[in-house]
Amino acid sequence: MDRDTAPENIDAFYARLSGVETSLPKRLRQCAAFIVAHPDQIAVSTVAELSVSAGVQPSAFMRFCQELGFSGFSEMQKLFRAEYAQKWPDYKTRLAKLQERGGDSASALLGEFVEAGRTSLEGLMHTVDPDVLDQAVTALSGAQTIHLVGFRRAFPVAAYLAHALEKMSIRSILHSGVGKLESQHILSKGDALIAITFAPYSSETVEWAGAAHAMGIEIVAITDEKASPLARLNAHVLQVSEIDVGAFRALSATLTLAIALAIAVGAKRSPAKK
Amino acid sequence: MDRDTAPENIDAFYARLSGVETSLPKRLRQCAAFIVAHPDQIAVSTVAELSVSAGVQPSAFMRFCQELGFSGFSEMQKLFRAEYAQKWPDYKTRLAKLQERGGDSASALLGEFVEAGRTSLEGLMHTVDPDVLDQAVTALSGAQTIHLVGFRRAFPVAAYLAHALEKMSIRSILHSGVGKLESQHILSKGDALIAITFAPYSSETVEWAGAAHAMGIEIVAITDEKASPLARLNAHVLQVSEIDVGAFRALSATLTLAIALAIAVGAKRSPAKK
DNA sequence: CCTTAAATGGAATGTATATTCCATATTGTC
DNA sequence: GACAATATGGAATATACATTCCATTTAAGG
Repeated sequence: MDRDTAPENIDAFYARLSGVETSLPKRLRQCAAFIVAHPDQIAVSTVAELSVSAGVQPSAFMRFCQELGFSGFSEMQKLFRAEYAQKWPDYKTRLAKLQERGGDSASALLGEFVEAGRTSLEGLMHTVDPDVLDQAVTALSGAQTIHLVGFRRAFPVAAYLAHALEKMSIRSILHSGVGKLESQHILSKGDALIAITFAPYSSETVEWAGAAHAMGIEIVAITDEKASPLARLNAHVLQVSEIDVGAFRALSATLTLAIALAIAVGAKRSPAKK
Repeated sequence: MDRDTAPENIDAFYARLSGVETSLPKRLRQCAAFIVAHPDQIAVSTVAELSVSAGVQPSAFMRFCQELGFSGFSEMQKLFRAEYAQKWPDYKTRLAKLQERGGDSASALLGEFVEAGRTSLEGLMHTVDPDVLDQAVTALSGAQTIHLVGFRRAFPVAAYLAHALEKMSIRSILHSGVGKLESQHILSKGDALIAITFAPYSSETVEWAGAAHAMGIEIVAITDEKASPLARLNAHVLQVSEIDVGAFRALSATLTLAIALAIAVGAKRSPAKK
């Protein structure tokens, strides 16, 4: 279309990009993909750097820029540099402004949750005992099958663990409670259980843990208090405390703990890979 | 002091700066003042540009850089570029190092994820457009029923939204894909759809969005790229970029956005409560 | 007020980086 | 399978930029 007039701002750029993307040759599409995936790099990198990262030749990158209507890379970079300078009056000041403006604007709320999340994450390093974490990883990496149990607010965490473990080809079962079809009889010796639960503790989760304990199955608990009912079952207790915003709690810290746990297990199982 | 060894990171830079600032001649102090006031400009500007803005000659700026221990401006700029780029480029290499070092890798890994999460959260304030967020909240709070669609890695987010909305008695349906029993016929006019999807985009999610768009249903997209396929469907696009650690990405930022969105909708529906 | 040292501005130089060019490879078409 | 058109890689060139140099000005000390 208008291959001779350059986009004037980032949005126009993306608009044009998605317009031509399909009709682009292989290498140029690689460039497009790279930019979409790493838009932050453009402002602070050279053509040479970007082209290695994207796996193409510098000249290909140049052709890409020109295909999009720019005179060359430099002109395109200008766009990203402007964008960059704009968004940097950094988030601290933005947060401050938001909170002044107070109000229940959605982004003020978002700001609060961001702050809460950041603080919770920091706290994670304190509440999780490194030794217990190591033990948990060891216990899990020796397991035949890892059972995942978590309901209500804890369910997303269990679901995420299921996804992560599956990606690493680690045998795991997400007990979703759908149709009440599954039961604790599925547990067998040599398995392990990850139970995620927060106060007030759902009875189902506690039951699962009880059943597992009875069979001598290793239990890893992700929970919000040291004194959770799972502590009595010789579980490896990983404690997370999320800061709440109003009546609600986010899950950032819990999910972060979960992914770290999953990957540590994956790494331990196949140190060679990855 | 050590005028011949360059600061290795931004913090060291500022430390040295405040150390020598008072003993600096007039022009060089101007440079210092400018940098403190506009740190965001350094990464994306040339010496010439900066020196005009600071009201000094390029050569003065050079002397300033050297006074601080750098070989020149370029070396100093590297620091500022790294500061920005550092966050997003590869955690892969850092992870690799961690695995070599072995040791207490589980908690070191956790540390990595905590850092990645905190940075991603900070990024959230940049990538989410406040106006779009407001529009999204408005669109959702007017809806009869909110449909939640997200698969694979996005599923936990959808599940979490379902939980949060349910808690606030907002009618919503989590389309889990269980048994392939649900279909897009359940959509009806006046509903809204929250679609969560990350590259590579699952075709199912895109189908749902397509169906919704065809019916004139409002779509809110939580996604990781501006140029996602949902952008073409008039969706309110909320962009999140999570930093990846190895082959995996955490979900801290995405979940934080989700909860903020949910609660903002809840607040808008019943301003009294909250 | 003179002398000396430090600081400054602006032009000259060198270098990193963008950009172009062309030979070669790849793809599509008859 | 041969031909044309398009795409690609890599080296050659141009340009923008950082850096240095030096003559001139300003400040400091006696």
